[in-house]
Amino acid sequence: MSESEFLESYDPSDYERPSVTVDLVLLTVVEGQLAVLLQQRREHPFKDCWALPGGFVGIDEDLDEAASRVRSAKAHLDMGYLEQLYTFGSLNRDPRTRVISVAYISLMPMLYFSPALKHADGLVLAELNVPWEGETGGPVMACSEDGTELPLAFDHAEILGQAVKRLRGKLDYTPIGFALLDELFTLRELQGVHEAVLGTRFHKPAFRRRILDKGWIEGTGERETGASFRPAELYKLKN
Amino acid sequence: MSESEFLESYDPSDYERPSVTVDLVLLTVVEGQLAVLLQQRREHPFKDCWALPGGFVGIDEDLDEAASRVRSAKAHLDMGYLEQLYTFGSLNRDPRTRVISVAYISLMPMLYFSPALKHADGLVLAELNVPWEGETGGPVMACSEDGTELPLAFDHAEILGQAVKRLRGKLDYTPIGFALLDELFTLRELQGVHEAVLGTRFHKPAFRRRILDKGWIEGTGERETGASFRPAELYKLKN
DNA sequence: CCAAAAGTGTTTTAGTTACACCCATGG
DNA sequence: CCATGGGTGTAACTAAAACACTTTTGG
Repeated sequence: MSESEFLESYDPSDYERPSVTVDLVLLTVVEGQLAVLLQQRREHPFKDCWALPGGFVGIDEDLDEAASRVRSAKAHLDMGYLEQLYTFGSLNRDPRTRVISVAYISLMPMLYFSPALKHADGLVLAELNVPWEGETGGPVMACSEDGTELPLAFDHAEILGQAVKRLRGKLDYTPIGFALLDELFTLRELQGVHEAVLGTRFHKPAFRRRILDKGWIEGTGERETGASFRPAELYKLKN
Repeated sequence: MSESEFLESYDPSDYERPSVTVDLVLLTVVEGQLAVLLQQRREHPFKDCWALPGGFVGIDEDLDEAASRVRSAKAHLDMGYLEQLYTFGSLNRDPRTRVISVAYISLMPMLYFSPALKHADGLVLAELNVPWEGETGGPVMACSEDGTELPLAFDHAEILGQAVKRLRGKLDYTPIGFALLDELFTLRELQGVHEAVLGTRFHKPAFRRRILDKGWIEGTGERETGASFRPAELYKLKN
């Protein structure tokens, strides 16, 4: 019996199959720093550690749907950018059983997080510390408001690291960064997002022109309010 | 019962689970063109169509192992670069049952393909036609030697498109292209690989210097043989 | 010597960075 | 009118592209 005949006659119910889950890396920028939504575990394994929100993939929903559903159910968030990151399938990533997890990145402005944090069943928006180390970044560290490190469950530190790496890589050749801003934003806010994601500082005039030359954004003529200095123009993404 | 308690008490055997497979995009460059290894299907669905080599992920092997095993078993290839591409999980991508497929890219020089094509149980090295259209590429088309289009099974045209897109995107900021060459190569051969992958033509002196400035390769002092003109120096990847 | 492709030096261009400066607002 | 950050013009630098050219081999 050839391999292809085997595949045809294969009855999936005969074989033990791995479970498939989605894990979400929900990122935003708060006070000039990258932050990620984490949930504290109440049970073993990794009791009291912090985990990315996740859930099983239903037999009747595709992967993107599952990610979106889990985002609503676990994090009470219905909006924002969503993109598949990578699939993690090491044998012992979950000590209970074989679990293959499709990780997703979700980006949104801080504004959207308010309802999620009100429900707050063990949810926390943790500051992310990722040393620069040439764009790939070193080991990630998630910290609570008081600066203490939050221990991460499973292989979620690795997932987080890959997420930051992906975000950094795409930031200046795709418009992905705008998903972290409100619809209207100033150039200073945009620069702040880039600096938070990349962990670097930019020269203001250079950044300004580099961004404008890409042709992604346009000025609205409106100005920000409430500043005690010259108000900046509000920009928006074209189209 | 909270969502997290549910997750804890979840017995995976209670629920219907999707099958998980790996699909391989085995790419090489032959006569200045990208080519992919395809296998003709003998059974329904998509009988007589051409498919990427693939297979189920065992409960006791991680994803990379599964990809490597399938590459050996289906394509008789034990060497070459291997990288996870993307996970495809649409509901009806396989009409028989719910299948989530983790796609992998594998790159190797044409040389390695000889044993695979000797076994030749329905295996074919198909030329790939991907219009340029600004680096993302348009719809892919796989062609046999005589130029006729090969119909692709399942969502494999989409997978192939994503593979080419990934390869194009990484080609000039990572050393991924060298996986398509023998250990020793001339700058002309390297240029040929870049032109085949990107579907463009380069100016020879510009390409030469751009590559050398990256510092990835070094000359060996050796020269190619058998040319009826000035033999080019053989280079190799550093480290 | 000729054809063919390897390989080099010089100029042009474009894109990014750095520096200096002016502008608009609240207090 | 002063402090603060928004915004603009110009020059310097660097990396890529284009062009013209010399070199080395087989026949």
